Amino acid sequence: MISAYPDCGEHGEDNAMNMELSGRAKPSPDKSQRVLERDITDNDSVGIGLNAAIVAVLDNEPVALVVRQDPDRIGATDVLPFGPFSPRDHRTLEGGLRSWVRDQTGLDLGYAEQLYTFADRGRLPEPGDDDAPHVVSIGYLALTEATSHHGLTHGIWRSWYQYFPWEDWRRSRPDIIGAEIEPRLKLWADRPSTASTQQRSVTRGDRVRMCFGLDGASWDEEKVLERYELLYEAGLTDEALRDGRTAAQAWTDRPKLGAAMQSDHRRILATAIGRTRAKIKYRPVVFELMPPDFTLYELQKTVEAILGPHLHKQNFRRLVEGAGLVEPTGDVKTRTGGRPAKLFRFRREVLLERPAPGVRVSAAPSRN
Amino acid sequence: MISAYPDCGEHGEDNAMNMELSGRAKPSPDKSQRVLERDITDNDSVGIGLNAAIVAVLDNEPVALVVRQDPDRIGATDVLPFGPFSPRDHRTLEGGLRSWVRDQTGLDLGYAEQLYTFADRGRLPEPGDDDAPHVVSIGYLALTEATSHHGLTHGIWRSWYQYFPWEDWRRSRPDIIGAEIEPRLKLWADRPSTASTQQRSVTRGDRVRMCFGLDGASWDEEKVLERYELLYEAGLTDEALRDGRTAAQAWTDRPKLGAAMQSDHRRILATAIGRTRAKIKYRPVVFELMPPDFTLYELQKTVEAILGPHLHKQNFRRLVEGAGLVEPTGDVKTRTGGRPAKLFRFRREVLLERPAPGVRVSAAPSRN
DNA sequence: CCACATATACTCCGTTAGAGTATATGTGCG
DNA sequence: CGCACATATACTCTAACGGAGTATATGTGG
Repeated sequence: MISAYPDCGEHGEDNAMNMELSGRAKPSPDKSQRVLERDITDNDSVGIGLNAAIVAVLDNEPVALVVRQDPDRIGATDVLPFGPFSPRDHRTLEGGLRSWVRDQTGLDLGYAEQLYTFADRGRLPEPGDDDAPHVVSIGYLALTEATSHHGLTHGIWRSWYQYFPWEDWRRSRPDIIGAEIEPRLKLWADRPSTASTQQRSVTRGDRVRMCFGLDGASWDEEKVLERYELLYEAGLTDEALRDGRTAAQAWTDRPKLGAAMQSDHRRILATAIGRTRAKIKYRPVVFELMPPDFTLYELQKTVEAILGPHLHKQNFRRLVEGAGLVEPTGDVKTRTGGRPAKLFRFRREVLLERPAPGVRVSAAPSRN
Repeated sequence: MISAYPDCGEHGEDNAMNMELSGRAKPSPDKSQRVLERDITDNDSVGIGLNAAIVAVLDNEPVALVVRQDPDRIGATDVLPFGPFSPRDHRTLEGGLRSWVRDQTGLDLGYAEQLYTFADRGRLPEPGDDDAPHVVSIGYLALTEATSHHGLTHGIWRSWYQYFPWEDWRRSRPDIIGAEIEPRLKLWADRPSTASTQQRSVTRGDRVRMCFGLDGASWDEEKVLERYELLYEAGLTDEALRDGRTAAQAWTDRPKLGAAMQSDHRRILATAIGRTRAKIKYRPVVFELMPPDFTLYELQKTVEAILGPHLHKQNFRRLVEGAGLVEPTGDVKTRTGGRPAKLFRFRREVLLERPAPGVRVSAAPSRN
């Protein structure tokens, strides 16, 4: 009766949902009178962290803006721009985020949207741990053009795939899946799981198959978070070891699966990638990543940098133009190595017309 | 160059996004060294509220579970089940939510997902207000069957449309739009707006048109939050007056637009409605609202309760069956007033197959 | 037993997305 | 100078799907 929804996130806006699976706890005594006395007291105060996954496309490579912190310290890892939400200084959550990003990187954010609020990671409470996390992380996705036009002074653009090598399907299926991930996840799926997970109707094996497209299941490029979570849960990420997860300590030959990040930042970045991949398909957000004028081929390359597989060129052009998303500037771009390409710009007016569509995608069979 | 995205939320998972419009603040001095000293101190501690919008369908009416608080007090309003997140008591955010809901209503939640985290409402900081909000609200959407099977002891089911009468398009366009909302919003759109809003490329008039489908624009049933926000901003909701918004005090004949709720609960409910309407189309979540066995007609009526317009019966059946979402139980339901209907149940296995689809909708022209 | 109501099966057709083919118009090298 | 090459762009074909209508089956209630 109760849904144990698997982590399947086609449209991906809710990538981060359903992570705490909906198992019911035993009924507790009726304390409904507490409704009258529940107030938010100082005992329940927690710190709120604002975290920015800032995404761009640089030379056809999808990148995120990271700050390297204490490079000399051992175990130093990358961080996303972040800082605490301070009600005194910040009128809004997003305002606080923009302020932190400006301070730390010099960048003035353009498009930004909230992703998800995480609380169950970073000093993850193991059974018997009373010192539960007192920090809640609110993740944001920001999209920007990868130039220094917007004031960028600190921070470096790093490819998504340094953190998530198994997500890089641009050439073909990444070797790391078959060589490292698949065999270990299958081992993990066969391990006896703890009581809390045994109640689920969706087994570990099911989740592994769905997430990584094994045994005939198809690869869903939006399930970025689900895949990372699965690896974390199986103890296969550095963060899991850092957090003292027993599953991580159980491996004698734990492979290196991408670069780790501080705190739960890789989790937030995974959410951002999944959301970007999903949203680009149904909202005109690619244009946040583009310069004002661009050719349709450049637009296609940017979409492909985000989504991975190669698109069908002719159909891409027809769909983009047909949807009224762009209008020609009148100029052309020469020296493209062939016939000059017309330059286009984003038609901002579409946002005021019908519910604005995204960029329709259609995979190319061979390559054209 | 910078997008001032209007509040258009077709797929709706991000209904609550883009509310703080992406205007850039002036560049601030380079304080990037703060990156090393920023820690979440007690000074930045805030309270976190967990709020549950629990949705069901009762006699073909979409309803939410509310608790009436202090019914004798003047100005008493409904509240959603809620309580503070207490890191000591709650392992996870969702766990805390489930615990509060159980305490206050007796209900054991099934499906639940996080909606959005709000911080800029409820004692909304007007210019010069230093006592900024110290409470952040995390909204959750829960879907359940509207029976007492799950332990419900407190709280009452109230129709969505008591809070949002302008959303009720089941019969036809609600009169309240043309009679009350449209003329006042047009007045408000023509008022000189403050500096912060003048910079936007999307005007108030544009937003009004888009949100309420005026001047030929089409009605988008998913833009529930955007519409509520617009009414709040224009000072047309009771909450806006309660919060001391100047826009609310400017009206001499402010109409009553739906029942108000405490704090930002109506905002959270609006987010929940928009998300439900969006998600039902691309994920099989309707079944969370259904009993185990049901007829296809009952399923259709439930979908219609959520989405509003009448669907094309034959196509609905074909699409639902064709998507493999349901399987016949073998039984039939008699006494339907006509030919007995086959009973179906949800095929939970679809969640393990291809990215599980939702219920495809196709509006019926007349009615069949 | 007949009117009625609902359930269910089947057909038709226009739109669209996927895929392929053909043509236009530059660059750069021999 | 002109030809190979590369890219841009226009056009065609087709299978799938969704919107819409029609016909038939099988109950209930007067």
